[in-house]
Amino acid sequence: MDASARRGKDGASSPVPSPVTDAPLPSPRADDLLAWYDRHRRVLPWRALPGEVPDPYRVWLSEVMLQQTTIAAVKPYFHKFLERFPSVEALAAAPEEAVMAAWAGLGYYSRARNLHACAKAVAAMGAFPDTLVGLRKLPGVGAYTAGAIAAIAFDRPEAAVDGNVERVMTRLHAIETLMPAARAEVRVVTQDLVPRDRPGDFAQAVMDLGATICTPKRPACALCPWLAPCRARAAGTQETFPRKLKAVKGTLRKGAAFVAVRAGDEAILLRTRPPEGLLGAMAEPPMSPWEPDYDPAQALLDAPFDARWKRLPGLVRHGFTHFPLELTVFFARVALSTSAPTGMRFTPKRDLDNEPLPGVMKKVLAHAFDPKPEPVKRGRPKALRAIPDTPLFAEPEEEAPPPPPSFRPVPKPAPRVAAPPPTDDGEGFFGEMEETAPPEAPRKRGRPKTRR
DNA sequence: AAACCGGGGTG
DNA sequence: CACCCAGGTTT
Repeated sequence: MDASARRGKDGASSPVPSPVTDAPLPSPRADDLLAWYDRHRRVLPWRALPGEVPDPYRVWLSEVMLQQTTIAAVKPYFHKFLERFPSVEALAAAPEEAVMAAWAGLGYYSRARNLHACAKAVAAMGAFPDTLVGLRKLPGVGAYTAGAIAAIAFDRPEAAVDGNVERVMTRLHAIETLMPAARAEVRVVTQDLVPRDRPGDFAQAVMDLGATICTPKRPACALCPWLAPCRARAAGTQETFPRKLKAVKGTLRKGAAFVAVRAGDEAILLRTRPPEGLLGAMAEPPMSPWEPDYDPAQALLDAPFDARWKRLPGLVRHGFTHFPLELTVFFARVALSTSAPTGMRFTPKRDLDNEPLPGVMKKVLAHAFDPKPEPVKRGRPKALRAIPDTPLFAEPEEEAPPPPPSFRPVPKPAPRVAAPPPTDDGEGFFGEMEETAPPEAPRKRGRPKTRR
């Protein structure tokens, strides 16, 4: 539909314009990608060589298999299928057991049944449908696969948007919209780039780019044919796209933490966690147990001793791999003569960096000295179950924005603050960590992973 | 809208 | 070894 020469738009997607991303960039051109593809295309068993006519059966078969795994895993199965079922008619005529047997080991066995059903439908029709709409009706063929077959096998100017394409396009246009909501936007920008003359090559080129250059981690931007027009790259944020809510799973647990500071030497009351289990043997301020229905109003029952505990505004949130946590922080200044309860100790502030404090506990201490009230929730309440207002973004890994000018309990060099980009709701980001000085991000020499 | 499927890759 | 990945179907 649309010509390939169009303004790369990023319109309403960046709520906070950055001076960096606003720099004028050239528009991406399909031709640049295609020229790269002509030189660097991967040779794949189901891919037609230049000049060859693509075989819809092979295209469909490979796309269905690739829905679930990597090229390396698919190759032997693809060959096995071609050998046993050389055509869609042969596949349709085969007994179900034979199809399942050939598929065994690939996983997602309902797909094998859909595959077989699809083959029967196609055989009954006499041929594969050659339009997006026709293809979409086949069992096991969703929006992506229909677009891929239409473009690759039938030269229709359709966009095939899979995970690779989403990554490439959200980076290219610096699309801030969170996945999966950004899909519609990605479809539009992709469709706008599809060239009339080589839609199939374009679809495969974007996939190759996503698999070999524009990889999830450490993309090889220097080698990218779309380096110049890439808005994310221009801002140095390429690894943070596509933006997505990190699904926090598990049931929300709550608790209360007690930060006692001794007047005079400013020492903080700490204890050591049990040697086994979560955060085993790590240090923490005394706190309540963490429970789904913990009531902060009753928290003082869990305090280490009587004091003038003050409940601080806001919460400290932390996401463990298996559950999210919300801690209410209580703060008290106590007399210098106060002695630590059994099993606990007062650690002077300057010695805090000798304490094995996990990230979540550092958040608690930071919060105690610099409480941040809960941000008022507004905008679209994108409610996720347990911890609805905790949008965590995939770790940006680049330059650290200036740390908040707050008092830091544990001074240590070079605080790395991973600041998520602003969302449309003014959702905050709490837990300014600080002194996380653990091993710097592992700089592994990585070769791009070859997925799809 | 979200759970599910199930093997592979990653840290 | 726990976690994430990614399409399509199902609930």
